[in-house]
Amino acid sequence: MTELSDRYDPQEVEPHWYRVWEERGYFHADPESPKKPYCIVIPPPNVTGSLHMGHALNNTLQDILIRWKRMDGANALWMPGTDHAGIATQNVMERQLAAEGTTKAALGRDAFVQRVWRWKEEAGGTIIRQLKRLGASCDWRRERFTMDPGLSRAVREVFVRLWEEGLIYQGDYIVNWCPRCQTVLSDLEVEREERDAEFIYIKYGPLTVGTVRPETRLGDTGLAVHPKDKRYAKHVGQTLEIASVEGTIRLPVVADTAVDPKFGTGVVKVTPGHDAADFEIGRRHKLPVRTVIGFDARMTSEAGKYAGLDRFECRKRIVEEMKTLGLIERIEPYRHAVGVCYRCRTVVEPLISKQWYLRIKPLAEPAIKAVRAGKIKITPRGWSKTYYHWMENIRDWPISRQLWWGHRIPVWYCDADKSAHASRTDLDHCPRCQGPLRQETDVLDTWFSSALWPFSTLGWPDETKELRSFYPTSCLVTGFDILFFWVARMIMMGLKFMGDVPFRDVYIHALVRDAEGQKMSKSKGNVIDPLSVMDKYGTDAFRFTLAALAAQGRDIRLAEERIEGYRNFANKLWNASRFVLTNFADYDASLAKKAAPTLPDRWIQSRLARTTSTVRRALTTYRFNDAANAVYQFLWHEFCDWYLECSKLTLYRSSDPQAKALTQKTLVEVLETTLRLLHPFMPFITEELWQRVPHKGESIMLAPYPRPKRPQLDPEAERAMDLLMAVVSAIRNIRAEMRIAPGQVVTVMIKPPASLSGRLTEQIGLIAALAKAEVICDPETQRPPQSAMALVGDVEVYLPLAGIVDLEAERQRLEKEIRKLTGEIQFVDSKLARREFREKAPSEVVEREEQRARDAKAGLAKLEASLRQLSN
RNA sequence: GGACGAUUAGCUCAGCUGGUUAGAGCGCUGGCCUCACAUGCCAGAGGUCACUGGUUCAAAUCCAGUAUCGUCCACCA
Repeated sequence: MTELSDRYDPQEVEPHWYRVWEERGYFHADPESPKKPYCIVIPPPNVTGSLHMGHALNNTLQDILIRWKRMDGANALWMPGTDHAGIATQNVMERQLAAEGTTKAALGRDAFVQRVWRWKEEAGGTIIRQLKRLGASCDWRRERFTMDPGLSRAVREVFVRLWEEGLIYQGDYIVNWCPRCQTVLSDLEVEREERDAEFIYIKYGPLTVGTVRPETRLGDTGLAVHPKDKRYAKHVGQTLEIASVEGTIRLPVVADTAVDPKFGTGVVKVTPGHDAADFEIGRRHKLPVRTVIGFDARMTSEAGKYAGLDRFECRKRIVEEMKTLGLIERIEPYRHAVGVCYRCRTVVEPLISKQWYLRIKPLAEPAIKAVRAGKIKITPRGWSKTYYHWMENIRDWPISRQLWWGHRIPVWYCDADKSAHASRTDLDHCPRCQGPLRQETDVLDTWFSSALWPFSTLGWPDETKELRSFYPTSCLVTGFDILFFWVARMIMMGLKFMGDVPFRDVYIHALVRDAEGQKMSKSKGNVIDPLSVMDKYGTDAFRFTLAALAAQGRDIRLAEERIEGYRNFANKLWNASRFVLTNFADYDASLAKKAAPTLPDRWIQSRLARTTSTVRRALTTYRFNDAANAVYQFLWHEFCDWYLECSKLTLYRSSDPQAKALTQKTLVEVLETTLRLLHPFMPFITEELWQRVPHKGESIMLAPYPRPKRPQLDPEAERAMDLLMAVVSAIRNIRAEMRIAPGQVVTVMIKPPASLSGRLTEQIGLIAALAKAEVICDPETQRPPQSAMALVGDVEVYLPLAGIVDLEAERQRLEKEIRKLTGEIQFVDSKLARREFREKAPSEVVEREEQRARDAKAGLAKLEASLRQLSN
């Protein structure tokens, strides 16, 4: 066996093991295995993306689950793949082209798409490599891509079936248009951003209307007021002659309940062509539509003399002209939310355009029922409410996008007989009149193919072994930001095409923020790169940090100190193993069998069993933080702090070879079990150490996940050990307080109540060793003169100080210290009392001073207690 | 405008179905290079559980209200 260094170096261990696991095929799941299936489908990252904190958290949690289930005997499949991410990818590609001084228009559609494919081949491996670096045990042999042939076939199949059922239709409606991306966006793809604007009150003949978009004045085809608004009742039904920038115009006044009489002047200008609400009002009152802003965000010919101007340029111009014409009553500053494109943050323009829609209500109803009936369990529960709310108010899904990168809509138009045909296979002539056809140029929304992911990746529409075995999948792990985009749509599509839910559980995790609670973003420059974290602290420490912070329902603030702490934990594990291994060389199993377990042996086995059941319970309920903390606490503060220290007594000082052998056996057993318990969280270090510890099997990945063994639960041993530890701590406390040198052996007298006497007397040797003391235990003992005392429950502990501590000198020292600290407190207090100090000093100085005062006060209390101890 | 969540130690947070003395990590103080680990060991200090009322034998925990912060949803021009 090669020597272990006294520090754990992740760089030496990690790359090696991942290769071994993958080469030996441990990640591969066989659909014909008799084991119980457990399946997770990965939320497919953008094929050209790279790993960020969100991915790291998401995939760490999935890997913990999948490794746990795999060890626990399940046929575990983690289905990986990537998403073509329509707009996102196309945008990046367009930027690349711009850098080369060309455009996608210059390239043409086919060349552009080919170019994206080429780039996908080059850049597509990055995120996969990074996931491997993270330790993700995906079944890479099954890796899929939303635009690969199989998945594209599934997309067509779904589209055509929906078409055949009449659920897909085409319509002219007002849509969210991104003038930068040149495509329609769904409501979900529009984000709100607070912007400062001007609220402009414009005179409309006898009326006044407030607006933030004066340029849409040109598209006005009416005015509206609330039907019950008495102020304007006389105008309803009239057509007003209004002087405006392009001369006199005529606008009818209608009454509509959508108008809020309390807002602004209570009069609304109706611009059906450029506002979703106005579009509805216009429909109700049969007002004509005037489109004055085009798809390029420039004013159209309908805008008269403003034609060709950018919409914001036009806004400025029109306000200027209105001012000179005296049409503006007043202008107020106004802060409001504008809709922006979620990809490029350009202000979205509501426009009328022809798009494809999916009738969603018939799909949504079963999806609501499935969650209500408990067929899908959403964790944390609070999210199901959000889910219901959205699903119950869902609107038809606009599924077409004016992009080139994506699944081209499988609809063909015949210009000869004006028919349209959806088809699973490409068509070249009209099935009705044999005339020539042209295919729809739009592609499908990216989320259309993602919605099929849980079954398309398993081979649908073919009836595959994979589908039979793994559908419905077990758990979906994702962030809440794509609950509507993705999760809800998978549920709808799964129920529709598989007749069953796509997954039994949905676990929704938090968002990773920076240490200040800010969302990480490139523009803020507060992004922590997961890869550099892994380089610096190791993958295991990083994964453990994420798990330990992943409390339900709360965002994660990732601070570097936290990762450092768990790096130390990995090091602790490494060194504990080093200790166990170096003391195991002369182990003799036959001797161990003859020995009776000591109190520490029984105690640590009992604690291990308890920890095991805590971890299992926590994992079952997706309480990753509880699971992580339980092992952390056990390994560091029970196994290392106490059992290892106890074991040294037997290992180094016992003359009983049987006792020594048993201790060796317990050390190895507990360590080996803990490694297995930890493996899903820290896969690399646990494999490395496990291989060096006596074990059964070829890899810890395939070893069984620990189960709590009932006979090992030993409440009696836990109680006895708790008492022992409390007594030892009490003695150490006195030693520290009385400044007794660490090496100095002292005498300690313990006076237990009769009921505990036997229990303590048995462990005198251990207490003595752990507290560096000679111990006398006697229920009849009396407190000696000049001794310090501590109370542990009913147990009294005395430590005679004569001959160990110079009482008089100590008393003087204490009194001097007390005087000094009192002065310090007064100094800080007076300083803080002065307001200018608080106001002028930097906050960290104030904090430090306050800390000093607190420390001084605490120190004072302690010293006074010590002084009292001396004067008994 | 709706809905949800948060408020616990100096900081970041656990605390599940109410039940001994409210926990952790970091930070802080004091002492230790004790033959696994100074990425460590031992000891210690530090909390009116946001506020107000209620339910209960018992409330950080349940209920109502208030305040502050945050998130999501929504066509207030």
